[in-house]
Amino acid sequence: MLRMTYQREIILEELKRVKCHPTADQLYEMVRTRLPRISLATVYRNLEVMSDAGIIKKLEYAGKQKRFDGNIENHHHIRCVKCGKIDDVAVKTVTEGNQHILDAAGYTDIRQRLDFYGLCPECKRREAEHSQNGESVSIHCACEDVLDGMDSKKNK
Amino acid sequence: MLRMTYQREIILEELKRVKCHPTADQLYEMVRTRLPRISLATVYRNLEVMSDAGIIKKLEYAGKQKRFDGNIENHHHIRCVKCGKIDDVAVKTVTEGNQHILDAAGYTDIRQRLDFYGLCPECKRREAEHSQNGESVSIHCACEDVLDGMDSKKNK
DNA sequence: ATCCTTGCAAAAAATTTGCAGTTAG
DNA sequence: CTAACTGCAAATTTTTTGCAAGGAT
Repeated sequence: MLRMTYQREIILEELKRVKCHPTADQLYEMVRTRLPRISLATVYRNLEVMSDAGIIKKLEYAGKQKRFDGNIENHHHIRCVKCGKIDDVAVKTVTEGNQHILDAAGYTDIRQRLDFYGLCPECKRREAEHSQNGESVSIHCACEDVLDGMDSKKNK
Repeated sequence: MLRMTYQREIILEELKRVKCHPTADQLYEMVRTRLPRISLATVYRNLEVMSDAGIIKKLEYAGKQKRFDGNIENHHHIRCVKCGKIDDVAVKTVTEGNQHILDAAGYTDIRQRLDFYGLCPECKRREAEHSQNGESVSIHCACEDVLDGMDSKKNK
């Protein structure tokens, strides 16, 4: 069960305080001004458990560093391909006609990507089979015939 | 200018050969069966230059590891939240009405995210200012008043 | 010839983990 | 009490880089 520790509280406060989407280490620096003895690992751990719990959102598309969002309402983002900045976007439904909203935000050279998330048939089946625990599933790819056994790292 | 080396050719061939979206190290293993002496660094470098050149696509939303796509036609993806598998999706325009396409693919518990990419006003301005070279821009965030000077790593 | 590219090894960057001590419920 | 949590340090994982040698145009 999730405890509300002082560290967790401050991390959450700091994340919700800003309108941007900080990385774990930016958040660490922000939190550190209030909790000088906190460790980066604690920030990572808390961001993880809080996003698992649905209290915050993990933005996993940043490439190298994940970014985190204290705003869990359904909303979209625009990211600068050059500097990596992520802004919120007031688009509700997606059509080509929403272009002007992005233009208004001053962004140019706009491309978009729609991604879906879900549980694939294989994982659903496996979940049903051993429904007891939350054991993690190894990457199971449609091309596993090609990739099978050639993963350089063991499945944990 | 982009040279077509043997390594580059094989990497491209292997990436285009599979319908899935391998990580750099999966691709490394695939390529290694044909070029046993190739190095992982070469794979990384080639994936980078080729996606910069628009020959392939980088899927940056995977969280830890980037995935690469040999199919550069405009298309969307669905990713299993559990195993990380990424499949292609035959959705052209986005509406809530497309749900049945995803249902048909066997995915459940479907969520979606739309992300935009573009050049933010600040980067555009800076590009105009020193338009000579492709110098990289440091992260410039709307909340820079908050984050300023507290980035634990120097801007390269 | 030039300069892009390679393999190797080492470094850097990002994240996770083991552990012993601490704390919220 | 005790299971969840913390700080610290070390380990992993993922990606990048320096460099001398090689190769494409």
